Amino acid sequence: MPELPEVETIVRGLKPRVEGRRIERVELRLPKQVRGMDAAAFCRLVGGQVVRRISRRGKYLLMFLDRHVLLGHLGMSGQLTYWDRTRKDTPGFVAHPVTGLQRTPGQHAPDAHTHLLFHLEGGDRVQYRDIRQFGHWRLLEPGQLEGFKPLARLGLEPLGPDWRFDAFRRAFRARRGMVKAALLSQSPVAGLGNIYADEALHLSGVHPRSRIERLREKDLRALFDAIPRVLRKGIRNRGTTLMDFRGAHGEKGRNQESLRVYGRHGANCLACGAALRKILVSQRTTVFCPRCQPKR
DNA sequence: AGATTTACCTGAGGGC
DNA sequence: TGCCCTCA
DNA sequence: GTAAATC
Repeated sequence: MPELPEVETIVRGLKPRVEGRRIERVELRLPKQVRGMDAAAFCRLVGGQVVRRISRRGKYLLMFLDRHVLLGHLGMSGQLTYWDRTRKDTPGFVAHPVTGLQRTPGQHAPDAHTHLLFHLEGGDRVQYRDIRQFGHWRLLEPGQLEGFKPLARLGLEPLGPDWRFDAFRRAFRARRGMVKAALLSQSPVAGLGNIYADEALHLSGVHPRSRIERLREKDLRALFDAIPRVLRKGIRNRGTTLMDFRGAHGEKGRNQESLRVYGRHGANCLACGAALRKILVSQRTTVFCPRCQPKR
């Protein structure tokens, strides 16, 4: 699941190879992965433009082209990788005892799940592969960026300059209901998904089902501190690869090796030793420590 | 307004 | 080997 | 992972 750290990992990996390069041709094999515009128009408009800058907002990836902004969202299983024509493809798949059958790390030729290809000048490519097809791409005029709803409704950027406690508290107090639901909604805070939400809640000692209106000031403070910490650790570890996530060069992340709670239900809490519990919150599997995270 | 449910897809893994 | 189920 | 429909 590409969340903020995974998208950031891809952005950093693509940056040195793609910024300043011209997209010669766009090959869209699964037209529905482009939204808000006719597939043919998308390909025609993107073709010929130079990628000036690549960045990220929440879980969205942004490519600033000469005349447009290309917006990508990787959904649950999207992979955006660089294919270098001078490198050999790594062949085949490998079985992993925990996460099952995985593609070998490294670059691969397009396959049945490769739905969008940006052919660069010189023969290299940026390839979008998405097994579950939940990701999507869209092309905006620079002026449309501000008014674009899904982007405009995103909350605070946890690693950005406006990450200050007063702003965080205001955004959070504007909502009620379960704290984890709020985190997943992207609206007080942008970029957290099921993994990093659970991680941040555990690090801050907040129960995922706590109602926001009942949280104490110190709980909010702890959450405010924990969110950037778990995200930065994810980035430092180049993302969390449970199944599908790959970096810009096909490499796996290693954050899955140091998760505090996600995927560890039944195992012992690393902080207190109690057995971690699994519950359902907002229709998402949620793991927490009943000792460290008292319900408010 | 928030919550709950459903839909959008493919594949891994377990049980039988 | 395959079918059905759950889960991501 | 998100959006739309429904309570």
